[in-house]
Amino acid sequence: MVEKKTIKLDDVAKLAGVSKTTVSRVLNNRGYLSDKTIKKVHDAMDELNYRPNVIARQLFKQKTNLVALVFPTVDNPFFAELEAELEKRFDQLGYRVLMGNSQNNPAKEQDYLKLLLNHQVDGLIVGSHNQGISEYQKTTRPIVSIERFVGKQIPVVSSDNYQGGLLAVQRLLNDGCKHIIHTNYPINLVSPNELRQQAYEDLMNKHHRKPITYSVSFDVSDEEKERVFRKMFQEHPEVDGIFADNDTNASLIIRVGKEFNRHVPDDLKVVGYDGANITRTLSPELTTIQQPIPEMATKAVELLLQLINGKTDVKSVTLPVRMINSTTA
Amino acid sequence: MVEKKTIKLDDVAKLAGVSKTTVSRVLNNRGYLSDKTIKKVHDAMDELNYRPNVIARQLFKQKTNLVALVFPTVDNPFFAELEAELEKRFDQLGYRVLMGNSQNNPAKEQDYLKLLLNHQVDGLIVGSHNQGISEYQKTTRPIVSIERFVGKQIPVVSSDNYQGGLLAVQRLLNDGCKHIIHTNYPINLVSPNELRQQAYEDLMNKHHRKPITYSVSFDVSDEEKERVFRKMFQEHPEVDGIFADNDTNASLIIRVGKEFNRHVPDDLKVVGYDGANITRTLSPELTTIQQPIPEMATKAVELLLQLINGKTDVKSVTLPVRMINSTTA
DNA sequence: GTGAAAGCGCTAACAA
DNA sequence: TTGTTAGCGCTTTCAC
Repeated sequence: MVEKKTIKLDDVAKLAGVSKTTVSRVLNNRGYLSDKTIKKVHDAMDELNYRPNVIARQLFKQKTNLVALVFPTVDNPFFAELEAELEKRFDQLGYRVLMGNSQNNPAKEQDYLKLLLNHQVDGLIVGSHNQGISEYQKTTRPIVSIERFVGKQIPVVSSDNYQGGLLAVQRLLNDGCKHIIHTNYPINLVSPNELRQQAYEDLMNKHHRKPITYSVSFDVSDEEKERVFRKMFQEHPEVDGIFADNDTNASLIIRVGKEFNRHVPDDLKVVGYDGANITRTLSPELTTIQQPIPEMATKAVELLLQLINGKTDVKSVTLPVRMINSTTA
Repeated sequence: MVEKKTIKLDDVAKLAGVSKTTVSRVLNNRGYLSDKTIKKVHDAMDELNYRPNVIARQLFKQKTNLVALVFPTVDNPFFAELEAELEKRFDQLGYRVLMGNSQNNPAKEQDYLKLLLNHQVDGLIVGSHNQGISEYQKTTRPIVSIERFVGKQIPVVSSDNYQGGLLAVQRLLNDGCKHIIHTNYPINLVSPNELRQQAYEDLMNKHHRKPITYSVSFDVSDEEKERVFRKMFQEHPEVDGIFADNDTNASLIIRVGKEFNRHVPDDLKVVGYDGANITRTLSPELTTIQQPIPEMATKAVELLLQLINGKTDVKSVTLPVRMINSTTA
């Protein structure tokens, strides 16, 4: 293979008959330059088809204009929409975005954290669900978390999970449901998920009903999830309302319900959670709680940029959710 | 704000009482080193909480171990699954992945191409749908395209679109459909989409039926798409079978069909295209043509790595599709 | 208006 | 087994 020599700034300088400094100035529109010089330099650049080496610039500036998004996977309507919205905003601000699919694997999450510490990215947005990663405590570099408690000093952008839980359960109660079950993922200390759970339990207790919860891990196969839901219908044939922790599970529950001859919404009502666009297109019948994904993205980007720019008192924020009324409840 | 001085290799060297070279060797496990030295260096690193600066290393090596994925958006089941699969594979090979959502905007696509030319990434996977970006012709750097013809010298990984078209249309014919319509996105020269169209037309002609196609742009709102589909039902009330160019459109068509009192599959049969996992979870009833997303990802990664490693005769590949039988056709 | 020179943090010949 | 030195390609003070 023919090794093409890389054209560097110095080559341009020589061809144009000026110094490296001048070429650099032309490149960055900085300082005083005569039109004649600018033209000469541009001509030389064109002739050589010069491409500045961004890495060299990054080394000097100690800044990469890169951020990483650490989420379990992008192959999920909520995360896909969130990451797309984040990318759109970062792009406008001149930042490139690294995809960090952690698969909920702590080791992978730690790898991405290292990127940050190794100065390969300027900041991190984390929305993964692993706990106990000690590096988060040690670093003072820019990190913003979404829907997840990571460490004292790391700001969190979340939607109002307690309110979301109330809306969902209240809807089922209003619909006349007597036996409402909640599905969630295994609760751990780092997730605001527990606020939905809390809202469910508070409202159930207030209405003197016994809260029943089934946990489904986030990252197992659909088949595995369906097994859990089958068990749920078997153990609780009286169930007439379900508050699912996400829309995918709501879909699966409706499907499994059919196996038990439950027709939605006549003899089973289901409220989902997330309300991503894709889900609403593919499952328009689903009644669900919509998280304000675009606003969450906007806020997370805003906070991360504050951190990158050296601001220290960056505050966590909670954004309101809303109910999407459709036909499953 | 307290400016923390960055710890560099030299600081470690001084503390450990050795040279930079030695520290670098310890860092990279290269060359001969006495255990004692290794320990000293590690101790110094720990004490200073040293983090190597990856950018400096990249500058020296002229390699970033970064690749960019240029697709219209990640917020779509097909692209989300494809990008997730690509990321998984690249990660295992030590490559990080940049998300390049082009929104089908040629300017954005060109920006990402520049990343490659500016040596910020080692390679590019493109699956966006813009044509006429001349840079593709000029560069000899590593690019692999997915489901898209980009330039003579750029290898393409695609699924068998002609076969997919045949399967879909044949299914509708077998189901007894007499008036089959195909929806696609506006055909341009760079898309293998036209092969599906071709299969549809060939099969229709063979059965002496008139092919009718409605085009829906990829990146307009669901509302806009539904408008087109309404028009379709109005202009062709006789339609009894639809071969949609993707599952989302299939979903929308089924929904719009309901407005016209068409019940699927009794008086309207619909076959979708893509068969991504999310879609199958959220719309399990959909009969569709499944693209082999994981295999496409595997192949694309394989080809890109060959290019990155200097191989020149990298060949395009076509992978088989299969039918997912469900209840909409 | 322009240039010389130092240096961003790391690696790898080449020496010792 | 370890150290010296010269870059990787760019930017920026400081001098003219």
